[in-house]
Amino acid sequence: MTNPLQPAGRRERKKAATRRGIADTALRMFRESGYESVGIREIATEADVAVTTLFAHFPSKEALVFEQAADFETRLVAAVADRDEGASVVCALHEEIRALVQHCTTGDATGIWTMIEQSPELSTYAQVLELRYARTLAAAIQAAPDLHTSEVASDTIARFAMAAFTLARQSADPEAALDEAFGMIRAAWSATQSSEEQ
Amino acid sequence: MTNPLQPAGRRERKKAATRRGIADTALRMFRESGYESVGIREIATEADVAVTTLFAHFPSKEALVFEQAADFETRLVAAVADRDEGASVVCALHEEIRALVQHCTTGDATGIWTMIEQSPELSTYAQVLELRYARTLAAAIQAAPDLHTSEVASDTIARFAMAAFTLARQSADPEAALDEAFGMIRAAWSATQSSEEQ
DNA sequence: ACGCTAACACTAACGGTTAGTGTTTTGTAT
DNA sequence: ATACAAAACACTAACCGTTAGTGTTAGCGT
Repeated sequence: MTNPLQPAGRRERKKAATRRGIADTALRMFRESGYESVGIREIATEADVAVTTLFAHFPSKEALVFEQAADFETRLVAAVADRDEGASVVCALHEEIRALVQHCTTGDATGIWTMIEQSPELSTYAQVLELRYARTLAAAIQAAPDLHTSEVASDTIARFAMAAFTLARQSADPEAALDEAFGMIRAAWSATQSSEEQ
Repeated sequence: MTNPLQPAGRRERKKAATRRGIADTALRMFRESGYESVGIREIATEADVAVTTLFAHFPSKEALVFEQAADFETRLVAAVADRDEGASVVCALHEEIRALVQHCTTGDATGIWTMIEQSPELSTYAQVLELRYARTLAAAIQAAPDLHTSEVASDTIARFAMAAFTLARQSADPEAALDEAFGMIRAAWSATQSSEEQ
């Protein structure tokens, strides 16, 4: 009955089940009635947990919506760190972000993103995540052993890449928008590489 | 007694006075005790207004801190729209943002920005403003009569410029950081201009 | 079997924000 | 001058997300 691939302990399984129950309930209620008109207390009641339990699993109401995007950060960092030898960082990012945008603009993730864009609170939270990921990405770029990039340059490229993701996601033609933005990123990156010293 | 340069009506003068009174009181209290430990009700009491009056003048607690940066948006747009004939948008932005960074990192504005960076709430709000300004700036760039820039390109450059401002402001050597970032921006901009059609 | 710890529940509150409902002030048209 | 409409302001009470404090239960290692 229980999935044997899950962590062994009954305790952790129950914890994960509670977590999933909360997230699923919340998302369902958000879809039914809209994000803003569903209160935390209602979600907790519906999911049959205490409000404090909900906040033990999720840091905020907004985080309930972004539960699914948990691997976003990991994938970005991996794209930079594990890219093929000799492959450009920009190319690796371009491909990875193309896949991420595609994932967001097709399938059942679409509904969630329209919900996010309709709520100021969620949009703000998305922005906060964007900056957080940009910081992580910048660190990953600077940590790449085959590159010697200044802090400003890596910060800038990372922010640029995240902005490209967001712009493409919001665009009518995501593929084209992303390619155009990455054309600019490539140029900006070249400028830092050619003016390298030492 | 009253400043004759202010708007004529007694009503508007009183309104402006109330507004300034609230903002000044709030900023003083924030400086004395820290942003987070001063409550809205305390500010209202100290400024001798009702809480609802406070929120009639400012949309949120955070907005009290950013009262002084009201002309930021205007200056950015003006830098693009009113630049010398034939001058590059990037150069105009570079100069204007250099001045803005200098204003933030010297003088009495310094204390406010350290306060902002110490408070997650204020940092988030600053981010929201950054994006708002980037949007306005993008519209200004696209509206420039002597340019024909795609929506993606202007959005990207605008975001890039705002990111440069933030990065420079946070940097140990703001001037150098800004110049480095704008080197990249210039390259990105050139890429869009050279691949122009029609 | 026993104790330790983590997960969860419950109540109550805090702090920003808003709705509802007047009251006073000010500009304007009579 | 006077009356009227609108804007500014006040007050109460609440809403909503979030947290602290305090127990209670259930699983894990010994």
